[in-house]
Amino acid sequence: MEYSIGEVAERYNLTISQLRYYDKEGIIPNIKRINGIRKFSEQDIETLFLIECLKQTGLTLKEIKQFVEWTKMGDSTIDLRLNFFKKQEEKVMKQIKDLEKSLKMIKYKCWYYDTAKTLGSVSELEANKDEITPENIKNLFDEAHDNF
Amino acid sequence: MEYSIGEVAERYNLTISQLRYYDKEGIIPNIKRINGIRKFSEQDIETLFLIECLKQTGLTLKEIKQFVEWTKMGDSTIDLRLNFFKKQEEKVMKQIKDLEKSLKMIKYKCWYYDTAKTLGSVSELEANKDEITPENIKNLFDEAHDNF
DNA sequence: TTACAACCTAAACCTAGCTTTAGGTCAAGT
DNA sequence: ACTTGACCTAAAGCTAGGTTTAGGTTGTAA
Repeated sequence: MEYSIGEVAERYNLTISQLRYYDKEGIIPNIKRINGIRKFSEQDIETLFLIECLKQTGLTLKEIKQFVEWTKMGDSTIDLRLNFFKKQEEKVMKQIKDLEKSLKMIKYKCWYYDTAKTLGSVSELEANKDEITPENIKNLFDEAHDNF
Repeated sequence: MEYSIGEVAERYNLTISQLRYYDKEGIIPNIKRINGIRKFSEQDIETLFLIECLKQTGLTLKEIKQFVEWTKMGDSTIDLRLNFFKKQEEKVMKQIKDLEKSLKMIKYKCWYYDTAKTLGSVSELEANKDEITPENIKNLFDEAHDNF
């Protein structure tokens, strides 16, 4: 199957100009055209999916393009590509850990403002925070601050 | 204790200009000054820590500033602040799930290029990918594509 | 008391990743 | 035949989150 730029944008929650931009930047290789009009193949869509994954993990379009270039260059770059993903694997695992830490801080703050709400004021809570705060909530706070 | 901008930057891996920028944008409230020179308190550093958490979860400085403004406004904004963190909690849980999906894709690619390396070429792998690919690796690929 | 590092401001500059604008092509339905 | 909607390009414009630059002040150690 072939898809128009509008269909792809709609289906995958991208804008048309974003897709054109990616194409212009050389990130989606060799999109077929008929009379100048782009026809996206299943393969192009799989590439787009990978781009979205990599973007989500914080890679820039430039870095993603580098990978795409390596793919075009053939088997001599297999090692570079393997390395690219190995490094990215590390980075993403760290990102998840960091997000989990931030999540603890956020959960602590949820408890904090929930309690302040019940008590009617922040100062009321601050006044005897130490006695009021349950152990598990204290732990959230402390674990969020690890290595800071 | 009080800290100079240089000490804070060094200790928390920020640049001096970043800190001045945050200050200018009103994100770190009421930093004390002596002869025009900033003196960061423990409280300021706790605020910085929270800013870093929130930035990491994708909030813009503008949104973070909004929260800081609410804090300055006192108890009438407790509800807004509680809501802010509740929403952010949801978002971060989604982010972690998404990253875990991307991680599956990356792990799949690690396997892919590792195998291509062993076989000596990508086409060799592609030729009989279905027989070669172990079940657990297929699952990585499929789970990464969920809802796409 | 002078030199030097660390601080200060304002304003210009920068990059990524788009979006918007202006002007044009093309295919389908009426 | 003509209008409409989906496509096209090139180029200018925009925003966030800083950095850099230029010129000036402060504090401390020799």
